[in-house]
Amino acid sequence: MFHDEDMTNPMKFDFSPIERRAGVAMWKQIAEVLRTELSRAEVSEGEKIPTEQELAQSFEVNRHTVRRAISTLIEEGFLRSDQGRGTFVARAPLVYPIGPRTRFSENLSGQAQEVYGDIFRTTEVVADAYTAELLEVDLGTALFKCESVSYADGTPVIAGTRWFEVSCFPNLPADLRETNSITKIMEKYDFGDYRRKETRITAALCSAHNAELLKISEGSPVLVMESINVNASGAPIQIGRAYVAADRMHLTVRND
Amino acid sequence: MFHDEDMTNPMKFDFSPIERRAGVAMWKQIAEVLRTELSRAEVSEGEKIPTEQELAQSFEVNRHTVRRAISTLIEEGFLRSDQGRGTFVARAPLVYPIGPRTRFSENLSGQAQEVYGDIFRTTEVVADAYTAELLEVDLGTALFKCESVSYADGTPVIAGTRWFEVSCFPNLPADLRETNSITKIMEKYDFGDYRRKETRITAALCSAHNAELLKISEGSPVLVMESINVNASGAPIQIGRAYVAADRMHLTVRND
DNA sequence: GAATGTTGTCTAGTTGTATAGACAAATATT
DNA sequence: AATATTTGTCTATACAACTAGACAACATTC
Repeated sequence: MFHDEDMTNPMKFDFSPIERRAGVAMWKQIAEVLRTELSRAEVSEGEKIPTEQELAQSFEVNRHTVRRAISTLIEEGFLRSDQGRGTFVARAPLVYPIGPRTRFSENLSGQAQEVYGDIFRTTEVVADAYTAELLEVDLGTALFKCESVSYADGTPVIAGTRWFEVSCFPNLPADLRETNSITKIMEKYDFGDYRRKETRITAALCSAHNAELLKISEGSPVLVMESINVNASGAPIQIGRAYVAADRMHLTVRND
Repeated sequence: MFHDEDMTNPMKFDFSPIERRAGVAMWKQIAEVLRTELSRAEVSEGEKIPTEQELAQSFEVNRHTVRRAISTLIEEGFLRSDQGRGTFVARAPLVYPIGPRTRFSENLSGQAQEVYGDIFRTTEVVADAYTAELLEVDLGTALFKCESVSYADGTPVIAGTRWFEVSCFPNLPADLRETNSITKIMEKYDFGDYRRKETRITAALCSAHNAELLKISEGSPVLVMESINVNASGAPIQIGRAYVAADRMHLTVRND
């Protein structure tokens, strides 16, 4: 079917150089450069990108290599191509504010029509060195580990894991089946005034496991957010680690 | 020479699976997994990691492939190996707080002995679509573009670019030669009360250019920080984009 | 309608990555 | 002192990535 595409003024890309024998396939580096360009604020949905032949010349590679790069961006929802017409931008990234507010849907208000999280697995584990330190509990303490994927308009953007002390939330699995809402559960256990104490951010290459959850290529860049939520008196009650598909969603820190 | 290393209790790694034909060389994926494990809070300098043969069995690859991975981590300063003895952790990552404070050295106080930035190039450019939008100036407005690398204890951690309006800082190049201090220059031009309005964060794979500046492998994950600094009345006076070597330095947002 | 531009698909050759084995050299353990 | 463990280096082979060319199919331009 037809799209309202800008056929007259294809965008110009500012290409970072790519490097052979760097341990990253040429097609993947090219995909990354294109992804970065596509994530810039002034790129609009529907815009036409340079042709496969033009990109091949720009990157000094074979057209087949460019096609391989483009096909991964199509799979990830960034691009759309039509035989005989060209290749077009399919989407722009979301912007997620980092701060004390903890609700995913609230933080993305105005940017996506439908936002929800799917807590697909809750298991009981014991605190290891990592979780014990952040929750300030003893090694071996019983914890609930909740794994989830968060979606914006049907597209996965965050693969996350949260840990809760069993003693603070004894009926968490049943509560989750009932409400699927962390906020409601916090209120039920009188933690309604909980808040985010700190978020630590780094970057990594996406693992195969998270790639499957986020529907992106393994090895794509992801943001890693580790967060600590505390009760009114400042004691940790829940920690989390989230992997963010970096091209679908950026983070922002506003200082007002 | 001899090191005070823990020979008795080599660490256990929690390996994420690696994937063949993912567009990322096996050795690079292994390097990434090791890098991630090495960045965890409870890993200490001097700790011994599993042997090459053990790692080869764990990752189900050839020992040569593991050696290739380890050699990149040695080049980057994360590991040290001694023939006949083993391979040891060389360093832990820094933690950089994101907030209104703008001084690099102040933000890392207590974590590194010597912290400094080297502004190695200042050029005059004109505002493009990107810089015009963030600085709220017209396209074509004259700007100074300053490129720098920031070091902690001699190791590069940030490759950055800042843009300033020429009309606000007419003698910036001479001022930088004199002081090499953004803070002093802000004070000279009566912007001493400037502050950070917003920082936007995403992740990307490191380009060849930044890899050279940061002394890391091209394709390694980097954090990308875009920041806007404003004057007392809220008008943008300087913007910046920084690439952070994600394994050498993490970001944190504290909400107190 | 013809010519040109662009994406999609097929087959095939060259180069780089991963594997494999062997053995030297240094250190740790017995 | 002998043995075991571990890193470091050499040569060689199989498989994956990149390149190359050709041509079909669809759309745009003239």
